[in-house]
Amino acid sequence: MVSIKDIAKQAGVSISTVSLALNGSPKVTDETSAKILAIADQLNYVPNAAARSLKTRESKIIGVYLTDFNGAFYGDLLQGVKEVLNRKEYDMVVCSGKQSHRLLPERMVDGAIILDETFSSEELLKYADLGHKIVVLDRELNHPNINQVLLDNKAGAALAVEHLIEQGHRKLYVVTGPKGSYDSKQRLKAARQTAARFDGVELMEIEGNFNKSDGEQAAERILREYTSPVAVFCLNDEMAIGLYNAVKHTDYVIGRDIHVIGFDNIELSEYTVPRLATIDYSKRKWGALASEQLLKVLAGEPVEHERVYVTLVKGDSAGKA
Amino acid sequence: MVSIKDIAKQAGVSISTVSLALNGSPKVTDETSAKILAIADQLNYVPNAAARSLKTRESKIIGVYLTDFNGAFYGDLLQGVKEVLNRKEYDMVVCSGKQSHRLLPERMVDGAIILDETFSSEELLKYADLGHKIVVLDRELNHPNINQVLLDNKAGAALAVEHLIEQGHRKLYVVTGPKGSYDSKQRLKAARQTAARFDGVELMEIEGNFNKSDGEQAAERILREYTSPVAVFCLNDEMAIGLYNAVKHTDYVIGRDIHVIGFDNIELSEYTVPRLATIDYSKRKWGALASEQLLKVLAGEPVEHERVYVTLVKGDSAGKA
DNA sequence: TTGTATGCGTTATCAT
DNA sequence: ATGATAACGCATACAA
Repeated sequence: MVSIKDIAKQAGVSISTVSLALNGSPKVTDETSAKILAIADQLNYVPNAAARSLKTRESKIIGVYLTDFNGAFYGDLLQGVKEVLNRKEYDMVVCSGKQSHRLLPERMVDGAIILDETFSSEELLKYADLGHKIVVLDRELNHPNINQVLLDNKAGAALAVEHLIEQGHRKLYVVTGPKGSYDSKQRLKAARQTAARFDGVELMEIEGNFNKSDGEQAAERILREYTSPVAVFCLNDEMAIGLYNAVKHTDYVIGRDIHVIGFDNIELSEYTVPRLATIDYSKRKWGALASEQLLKVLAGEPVEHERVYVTLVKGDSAGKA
Repeated sequence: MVSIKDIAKQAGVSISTVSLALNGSPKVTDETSAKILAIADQLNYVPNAAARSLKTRESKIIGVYLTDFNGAFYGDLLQGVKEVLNRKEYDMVVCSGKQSHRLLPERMVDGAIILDETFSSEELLKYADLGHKIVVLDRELNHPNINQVLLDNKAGAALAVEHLIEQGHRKLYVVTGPKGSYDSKQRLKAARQTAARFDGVELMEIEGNFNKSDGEQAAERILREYTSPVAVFCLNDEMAIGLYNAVKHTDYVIGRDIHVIGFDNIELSEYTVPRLATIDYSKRKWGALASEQLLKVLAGEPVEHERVYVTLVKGDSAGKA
């Protein structure tokens, strides 16, 4: 490995001069600077990140923690994070799984963006206490070193339920997400509240886990109980698509007998027939916002929690009653 | 930040004893060791990765480089990588974009797995020359520090074309991938060779870029030129699905007028109607193999290039002529 | 079994 | 404008 020491020797100067030159300091002559840079280039010099981090106490790397790498869902969000970070000379790495948690306390990353229920709040608070900076996208957590950028789930769920009711539906099902999911809990709560605001609206709950198969199972129950057209609010699109698949094998028709609305507006939803009604939000902006917040926290700027707004996407899957 | 120095002070021993104890050396009494561990725990001690890396010259982290984070495609592959690495006390980070390349030469990662055409072979060779260990999944590159784990594209493309021909088709289209894609080039070449082996088989090429929209555009041309049933080999499933979508809006029917076979067997393909015929391979195994190879290279073990085998998945999308 | 001393590659402070 | 030197936190060879 070639270090500044090697460059110094070759250039006949001291390592301090080399360091200054490499960092573009004006305190060194253009002449010597040019010479040093040339030699560095010729020797294929690359600074050692560990040494630099040890000294500067920062890595210029941000870690994004995900539950897994499945789902085209994350693509845009990560793109949003990366764009913002890269513009500020930071790099992004994505990781998953308990073992990677160490990157944060060991200071391999300067901060973390969390979208991973399996990363316990307890552990996050511990790291925050130790001074590490974190942005959470999937829970509420109040700590000076933690900022939260959350989806406006309540507004989204309200929009969804109101839309179904406006379409004339009175008999509603809601297919829930994982018990531990913040998004699911929020959406469910808002759905209940919204439904309760209307007279004669009946809301039945079916447990799900945000997977396609849960939508399929929900369909089974719904069809079993079928007496007249019903509306279903799947708390995410994935389950709505599972429901589509199950109904496809029957004589019932989505948008006529079974009316459906989802949440997330994932890419796949655009290709559904009939078009799945759903709740949309910019995943890219979500990621961008999260990283902006994290950079502010790292810079010591005071920041308020942020919220990502959502909109209703109408679709023939949720027709008139 | 609490360092071994703090622990040493508190425990009334020297830093070397602390270091030994923390690393579970048998050279230190169980008694003092226990005391030290207790204090370390109490002080919330976490080793500093930078300092450790600087000393040991390794980070125990492997970087996986992807073009982007879209496509559920990568999920299984990354899972395969992660499982193998975690078992060996390594961590995986996933990155994308030119800016992250630095992690390799700067020794922030001990090695890299490349699935990113935009990472130039020239640059990879440069790093390999500097002693960095690399496994490539998307090109042929011969260098002592580079190992390749490639898909058996040729076999896959041959299987696909042979299947269409066996079904009685003589008029074939092939929708290609990006010009720079190794997978695309290999598949196209094998498709041509296979078609050429049969008399009376006509193979027409349509340029694509592995995106859904390319499949849609290909469909337009195919339908424009339509005179009798044709078969189409889309060099990836994504484009095949685009083709499905375009045909859906017409009177033509997939599996009757337009026969289609894809490549990759992505998750979405399982949900297509009719079932898309395609070429399957274990993405998980691919990732596992890649990381195993990388670990071997890192350990200095001699390794041969590896190959991931593929199989044909029949589907009603490619019916009898 | 434990302590002392050195160095990893870099940045930064202080002289010169 | 440049150089000598210390320090970051850790591992380790060697001494005691």
